[in-house]
Amino acid sequence: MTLRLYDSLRRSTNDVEPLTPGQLGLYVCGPTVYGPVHVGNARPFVVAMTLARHLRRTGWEVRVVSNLTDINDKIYTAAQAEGIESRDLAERESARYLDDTSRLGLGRPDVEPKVTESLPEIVEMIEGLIAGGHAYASDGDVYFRVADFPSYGALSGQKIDEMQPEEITSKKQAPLDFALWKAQKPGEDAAWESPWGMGRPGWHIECSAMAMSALGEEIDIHGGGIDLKFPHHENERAQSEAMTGRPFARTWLHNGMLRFGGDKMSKSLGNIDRLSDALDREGNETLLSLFARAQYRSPLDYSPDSLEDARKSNDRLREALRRAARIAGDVAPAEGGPLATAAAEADARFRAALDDDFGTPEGLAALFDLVRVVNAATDAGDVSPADVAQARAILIDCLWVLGLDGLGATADGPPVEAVALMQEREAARATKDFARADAIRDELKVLGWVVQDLADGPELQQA
RNA sequence: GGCGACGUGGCCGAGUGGCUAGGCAGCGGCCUGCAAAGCCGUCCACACCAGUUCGAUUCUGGUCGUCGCCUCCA
Repeated sequence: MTLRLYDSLRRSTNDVEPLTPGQLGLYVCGPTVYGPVHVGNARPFVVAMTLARHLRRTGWEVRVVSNLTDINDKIYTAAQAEGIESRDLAERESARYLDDTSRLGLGRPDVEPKVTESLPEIVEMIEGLIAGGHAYASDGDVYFRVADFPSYGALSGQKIDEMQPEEITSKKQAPLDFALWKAQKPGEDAAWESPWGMGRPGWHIECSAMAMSALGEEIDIHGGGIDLKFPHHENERAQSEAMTGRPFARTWLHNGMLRFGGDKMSKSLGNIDRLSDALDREGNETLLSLFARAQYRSPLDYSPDSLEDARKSNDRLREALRRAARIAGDVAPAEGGPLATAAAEADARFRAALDDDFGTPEGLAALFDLVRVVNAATDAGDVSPADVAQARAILIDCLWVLGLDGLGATADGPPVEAVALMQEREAARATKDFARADAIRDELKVLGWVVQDLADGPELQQA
């Protein structure tokens, strides 16, 4: 099966043709670490990490690179507001970002460069652009000459003559030229040496330099939020391709925005839910389920209702896996049975869906269809444990791609006192002492357990 | 104003020129001392108006509306 992805530059879905057969490099723009990230900031991270899981599972060798922008105007501002060094604030927020995203349970990108650790590459690239005549130094700043890059605007669809300048400054030769290097300003407590004096890199050059440093001059896939398409990715593309004379990214991958209360979740609007708060409150599996339920390019409604839907649909998966585990017991999985066959077909549908522009909703639909088949078979009773075990194993394997394999985790067994109460309840039910049986249900609830009367006897579940 | 995306059933959210998305919620049934879980059945769709077509929710044009970008932004 061929991997197909929508490319924002070509505005169409295309077969992905890797630079090196069997290998894919994926660069995704990370956050500016000036404060806690919100749930919307997590979407590109989740898309990149789950896409990488799918690709690895289907035989690709993948290298994921995601940067941390730890030099930025906002960091100076935030640090001043707190009365601390900007470097300290950036380090603190970088650590917090790593902690928050790690809690999603998807692992880490292979490389996570920081701007503060990438100054040599950045300066080198700026020097190269100046040497090639694509950029010019001006009173401590360095600017990229936009007029020098004819296809500027192709990615974002902007027309040069209708665009407003990014920043008005007399140091520029043309209004649209953007900064590659900015001279240190009064009050900025962090600056680096350069051929143009003390200063810091501009916002866009850092990503080009770090991406090229980690993945080479041409990269397979460049991802990020669609709000970065202009000017950030437009400028990245311009400076990178001006530098190398080659295409920068073979596929530009843009994820849609999270909507919260009808608008894009953003710090400036104030309609945010911090990722750490959401993880505390909802748990990682609910958030990952919510992300997987929508196609990555679509805007995604983030609301109490959609979170509840995500949580309850996870409950359905968890319950099915629990029922399957109960029947499978310790029996080793075996192929060839009817459920194993159905699971293999669901897996094929799952892989095909994800190969087609990472269609996680269709992939999930395949898994839910499998759940219904497995539930129906176990209800009917004529299933072999090995067959159920195989279907369960495949289901968990697919869920792993989305970070939802934890739904199949077998919880610790109930404590002896709960088991004793359950047995006492069985005795009471046998003598039709239902008042006592119901009372025991309440006692179990206090202990944190719920009893379910299944066809082959009662079972305790954590409440 | 310019550029782009989108308007799907109670809600979320896929997809397709004619063939079941899926989840959540609702209703009926089975099972059940109760409850839970599960299974079966079922109701509710493709913003509006034209056009192309044997046939459009799916293509084209228009209208209305929503969102994103054009400024820091995942």
